[in-house]
Amino acid sequence: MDLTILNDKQLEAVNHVNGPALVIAGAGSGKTRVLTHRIANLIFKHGVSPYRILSITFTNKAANEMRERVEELINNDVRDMWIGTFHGVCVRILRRHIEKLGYDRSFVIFDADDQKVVIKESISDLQLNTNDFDVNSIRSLISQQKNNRINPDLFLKENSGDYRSRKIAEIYQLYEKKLKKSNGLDFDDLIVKTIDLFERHEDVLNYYRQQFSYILVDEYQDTNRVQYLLVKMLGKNKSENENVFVVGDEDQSIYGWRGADIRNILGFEKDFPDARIIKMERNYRSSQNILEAANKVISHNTQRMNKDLWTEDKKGDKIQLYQANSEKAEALHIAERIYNEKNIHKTSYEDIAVLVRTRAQTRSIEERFVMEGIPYRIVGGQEFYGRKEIKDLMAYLKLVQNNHENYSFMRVVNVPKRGIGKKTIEHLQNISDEKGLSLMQSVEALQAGEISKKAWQELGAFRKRITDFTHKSKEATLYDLIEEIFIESGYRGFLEKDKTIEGRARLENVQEFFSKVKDYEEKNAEDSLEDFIAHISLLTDIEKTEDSEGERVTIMTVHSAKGLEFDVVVIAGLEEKMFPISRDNDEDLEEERRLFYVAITRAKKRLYLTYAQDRMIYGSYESRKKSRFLDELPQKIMNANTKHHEIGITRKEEDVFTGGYVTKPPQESEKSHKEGTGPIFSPGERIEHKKWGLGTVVQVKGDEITVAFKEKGIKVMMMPYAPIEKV
DNA sequence: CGATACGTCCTTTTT
DNA sequence: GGACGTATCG
Repeated sequence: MDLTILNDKQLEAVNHVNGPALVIAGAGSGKTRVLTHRIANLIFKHGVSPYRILSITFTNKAANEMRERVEELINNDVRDMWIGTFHGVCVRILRRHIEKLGYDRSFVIFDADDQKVVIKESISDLQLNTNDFDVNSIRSLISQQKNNRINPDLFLKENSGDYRSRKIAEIYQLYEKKLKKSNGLDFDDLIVKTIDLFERHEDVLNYYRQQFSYILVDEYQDTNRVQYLLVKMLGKNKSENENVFVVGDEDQSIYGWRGADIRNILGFEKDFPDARIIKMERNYRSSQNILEAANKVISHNTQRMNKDLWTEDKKGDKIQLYQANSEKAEALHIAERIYNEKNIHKTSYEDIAVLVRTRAQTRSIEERFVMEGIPYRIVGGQEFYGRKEIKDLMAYLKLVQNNHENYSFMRVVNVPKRGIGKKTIEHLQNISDEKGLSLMQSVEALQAGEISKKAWQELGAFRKRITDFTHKSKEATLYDLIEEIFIESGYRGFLEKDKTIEGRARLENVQEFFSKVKDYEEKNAEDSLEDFIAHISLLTDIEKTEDSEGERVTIMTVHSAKGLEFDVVVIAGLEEKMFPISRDNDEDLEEERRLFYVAITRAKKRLYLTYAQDRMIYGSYESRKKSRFLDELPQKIMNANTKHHEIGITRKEEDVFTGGYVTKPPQESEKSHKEGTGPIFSPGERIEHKKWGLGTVVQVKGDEITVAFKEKGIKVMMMPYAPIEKV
């Protein structure tokens, strides 16, 4: 292990062994390196067994990378090390002990969509109206309560004053009951139940307290109250050392709305008075100009420790600011920038990111990229696992794993259509309510004649199939099981029948899913069906986005970009009410500013900022003001312009087809080629013009060829006469 | 029972 | 502008 590559601060952190420590790791200061080296150091130099190390990361991906890097450093496997997200680690603990809390160890995880279904059902069970009780806000309210360890009873006690709160308490109560009945835990429960477990069963707590001699927590600024409690339970007041080593950056705390409490990091010294504090301020990522911008912006915040990033890197390019007329013009400008990056700076697409504040902004950018043929990927969004066909298959899996899981039952009992309709389901639910049975058990209890003959037959067959799958799941491999479900459930036939483009895409998605399953199986041979399901549930957006092969520009929210870095970053939509999105109070504004800070510090070499004067909001145009954050940037390192087309494309309207290059070949161009005598050109091809230099074919129509030249803009020529050649 | 036709509401950010 | 849910018909 080579420690000479570390700077003084990093070395101090790596060599820290016993006692609590807080590492303030500024953006790009080599935090991951410190974490991996410290773990390697503990194992290698201090003989700590990997099994005694608990390392908590923000994503599973980060966990995997960390494990791999440690293994490289010490040239040994660290399979026994506990490493994962808070949620992942808690699942692992709960799988072992949750029976002590009256759950079955095969519990299922309810994601946000699942939660909504349950909440909706609860609202209607209570004869309430979803107009008065918004599902989304109730979901986040429940989440908030859980993160503060407020159960329904306590919530009621604290809010019994008004009618509305009492009703919400009832919904919360019913929601909990339903979850428990389905043997389900939501995301927050994973942490909360682990704490409950530790509280009620001291022996279990002591077991883990003893096991985890060394605890590391990454992204500590984004821990919420219960996560904080968990860390304290495991790491505080130990007979041996309180070896809690947390790494974070208060300036990058961006999850306050999710319950993350910046005070956890700001107050670490209070919790651990003899903690060692190490500040890492040297940045290895960005140019001086970018850092200066970041420092200046964040200095407007009050909720922070004093910290200034510095670098030995060169000044670098100025920051480019662009004011567009509309979100469409903004998107066009971004496309042009990317065109330039690609062609002038030779930047690879994968080194470019477009960051936005809200998901809705991705649409116009995506549209323009499609038009210009710029390859991209959107993180999150309608991601892979959110697609209907994948969710359906997952629901089948969940139902196979646990036949009594009612929500999965409801989801797939009539998918593909089997003539089991609303009436039948209602009837089943009545039986279920009366006799306290699961829906699957209610099918068994059903008497012939109670429902239509067809539904009766189909339900019987459905039940048999699911139980057969369950038997099969005990011996077959995951892949074989899922394949059998796909075929035998009739889902494959159903998809194959659909000859539309969407139908085909669905089938392809399922194929993709199968290859992911295979992949998972190879990597996690010992894992069970429930491990697989939990694994999928706990993936983050970044992880869920297909790592599509090939070079692509990444479009994503700033939140998703946390922890990543790119040569070139575009931040779009820098307008009031967008970024910052709200300014209800100073605290919110500071979090918005931190978010902007995170966005800026993703960039290594070049940073482009854009905003629009008018933006389409809910279908009509609204006039916008530029973001106050722009005024907080040091003007001397900025390069602002409003009308600017470096690649020399001339055009009047922003919506006119322009600019980029690789476009989809129009059908008719094929024909014209055959008739021509000269060389055949097709859109996307690079050509050279005798006089105008390099360009890219945009469109071919009859004898007319449209070419975008680097210097001269768009030109239309007659193919047989133009002095052009393929490059 | 399922397919189509309109009205509603929406946008923070996600483990 | 469009996703999603309810109303209405075949």
